[in-house]
Amino acid sequence: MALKTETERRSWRQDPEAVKRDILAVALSEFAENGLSGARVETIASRTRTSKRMIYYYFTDKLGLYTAALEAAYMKVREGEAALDLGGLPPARALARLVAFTFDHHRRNPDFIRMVMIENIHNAENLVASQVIRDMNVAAIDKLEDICKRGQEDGTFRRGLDPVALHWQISAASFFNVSNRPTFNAIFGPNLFTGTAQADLRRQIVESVLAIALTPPALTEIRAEIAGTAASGPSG
Amino acid sequence: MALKTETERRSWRQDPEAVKRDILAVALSEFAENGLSGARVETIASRTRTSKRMIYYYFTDKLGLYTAALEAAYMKVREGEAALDLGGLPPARALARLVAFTFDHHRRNPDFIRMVMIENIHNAENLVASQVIRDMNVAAIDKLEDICKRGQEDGTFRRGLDPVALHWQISAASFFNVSNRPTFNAIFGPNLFTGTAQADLRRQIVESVLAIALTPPALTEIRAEIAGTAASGPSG
DNA sequence: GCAAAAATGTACTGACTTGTCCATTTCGGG
DNA sequence: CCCGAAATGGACAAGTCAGTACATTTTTGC
Repeated sequence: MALKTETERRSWRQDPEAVKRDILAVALSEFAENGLSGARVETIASRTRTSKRMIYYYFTDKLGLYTAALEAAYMKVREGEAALDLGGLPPARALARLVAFTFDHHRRNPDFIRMVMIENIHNAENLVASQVIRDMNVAAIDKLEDICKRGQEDGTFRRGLDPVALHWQISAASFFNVSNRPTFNAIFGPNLFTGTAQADLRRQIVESVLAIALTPPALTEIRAEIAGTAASGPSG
Repeated sequence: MALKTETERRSWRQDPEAVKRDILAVALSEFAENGLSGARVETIASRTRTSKRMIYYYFTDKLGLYTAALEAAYMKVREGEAALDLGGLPPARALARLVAFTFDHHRRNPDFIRMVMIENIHNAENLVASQVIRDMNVAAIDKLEDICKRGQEDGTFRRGLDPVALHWQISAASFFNVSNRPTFNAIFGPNLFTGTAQADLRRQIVESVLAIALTPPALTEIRAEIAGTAASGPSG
């Protein structure tokens, strides 16, 4: 923190991409924490290595910055999903794995969840405007469609199953688990959010999804399978 | 809109309770629509029959008004729940009915859902401060606890069932269905939110909850029962 | 019916917030 | 190495918004 001459203080190295990234990362965290109207451009600027001037230079206005942050959040999360490979697994196994993964993935990305919550408060107006995000999301359901198709072909899945409705159910539990944790916690206490309780919830949602996707015999079979593979005993 | 004398314009009849109710109703709708920081005291005032002055007179400040609106939202919704009577039904039936009711009830109360979403964005800070709300919610789980107890006594429900975890699952689907409709709709289209698709989703969530609560034989039995009672045929 | 208290309306203020203006520095092409 | 364009900083302007001061009217207790 030594004193600098006027010239030194005002000299810098240009790096547009790094500046944009810096702004975006701070904006994402700030919008996720405080919402669109709650976030302050001034505060975002102060947390970056650059100035408010640059936010307007690169992102036009507050809404432009918000939209960019929203897209960034979606991209980051979809990247993480792409890492999941279910190719080799039989349908029922693949579905179980997908559900468990989604549950964990949502927990790992609270900022993304909060951005989606905020976007829902705003009736998804900014999301609708972003073709990028719509495309990404439709792609996200591909894995599930493939599983459903394979499951119906080999007879383990029920007929007339709607992949989107299934995705809705998986998302509901995984999303709610993060989004409504504060109120749920305030009302019922923290018991449901400890490590073991979260593992129990994950089992519960996996089972409930399998129950609606599988035919009764296939369900019975995979329940036995899973009990067999379980850690150390059949009781629990 | 005839002109009035100064005296006429400035004369009124006092009615504190009506004024409070009026303010609260407008505040609820405005906060639900725009969030805590998004809502404008000025706008709320203009939509009431009274003035901004009265808001501060009765509710101290913006946060006081918000908290009061939040409590009002909870009270209204809990009243509606109290109307549901499950006393006469066997456990599995009662649970199915409770799930279906919750699903519908949430759909009927979007303002409440939005207030809870907003409260979650704010980490439930204002909800924590309200003992009123905490009490109401704990009471809301009584019905479910009773069902679980009866179901375990007559052997149709599994052992080691956690009523809170069950409530979590029911809430997740019912809540998400309203809270995330805007983004879900933007990404996957409106198909899931038409009348018949919503009925299908309700069936799906009822079934998934029963699947985690009931023992396998009890589940098989009630599935047959429900198919039997269904509208006009076993196909569908 | 009168004085004190409760309830209400209007106009205003002070602080905060977004967005812009002007000046300066760095960078890339000829 | 020089000039135009891109990038950056700092200060400031214009508007917005929560909250208040002051005045007036209604109600209530005696």
